[in-house]
Amino acid sequence: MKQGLITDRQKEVLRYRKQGLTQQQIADLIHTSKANICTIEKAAVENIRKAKETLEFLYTLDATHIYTIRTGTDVLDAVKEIFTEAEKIHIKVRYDTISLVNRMRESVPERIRGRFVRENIDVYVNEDGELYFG
Amino acid sequence: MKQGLITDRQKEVLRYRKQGLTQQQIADLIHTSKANICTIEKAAVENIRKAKETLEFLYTLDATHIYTIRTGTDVLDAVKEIFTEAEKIHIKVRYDTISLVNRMRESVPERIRGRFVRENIDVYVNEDGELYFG
DNA sequence: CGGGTGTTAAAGAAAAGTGTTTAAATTTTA
DNA sequence: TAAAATTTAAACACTTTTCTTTAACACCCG
Repeated sequence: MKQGLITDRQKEVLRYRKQGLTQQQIADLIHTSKANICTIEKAAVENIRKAKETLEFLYTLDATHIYTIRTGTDVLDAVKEIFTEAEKIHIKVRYDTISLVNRMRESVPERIRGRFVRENIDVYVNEDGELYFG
Repeated sequence: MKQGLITDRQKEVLRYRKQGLTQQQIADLIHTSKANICTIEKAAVENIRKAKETLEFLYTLDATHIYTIRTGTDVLDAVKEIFTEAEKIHIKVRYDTISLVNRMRESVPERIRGRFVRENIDVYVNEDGELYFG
């Protein structure tokens, strides 16, 4: 209840990995299988991803939801739409088309595949024209 | 699996709260009890705390564990010990006594009560003399 | 090819988290 | 002080996560 997301087991593995040990070496050290080390490490990385996403969400609380990019939309079309919707509420987005696409890809990589959106993306903008995707 | 820590329910409550609604108003809106809203809101805040703590942990991966402050230790004694241990590995801590105490209180408030430590605190220092508590 | 490294899948048991209700206690505010 | 708002506690059903094993699969390198 008091601890963060990462379990002690996960921390253990991450530390050993940082030291450069292989999964097999760690498995021997803590007496389990390398497959298990792999699983634990993956869970740890996933937890870190979740933590980041959670804090990202906080920004959307101060921002306005201006648009939902629907599954199947072409990324470039989505970007055009974002500019349009931001204009409607008199906010100038602080990205040009190219860097906006990059920002999107960085923020929600798993929801974009090639030129197309694989899963709905909610778009938020704050007063400064900064964008968040949730 | 794909989502962050905050559940949809929790987001809903946080958004309404941000808008200034009371717990009772939200309870009526989403047809449940105000006590439930309280619980959900608290869980959300707790999840945000966890997310922050998780990312803090990442810093300790690049840092060296120099000391464990044991339950019951006087905060000022702990600080002295931290300076001593950092010196041993030739690192100059980037805080004076007072700001170090403040840094500790901010970082792990729940583990310090008055002048004393309530729960073991692991102390990490990186090359720059920055400190992390885990 | 064979060995080392990492991933994946399936399945199970234990632990932790979530949303909920009811009821009581505490804090804030008008 | 009284009413309103918020918090806490306990209990329950349900879902999710975690760690684990075993077994198989995909690479890369010499």
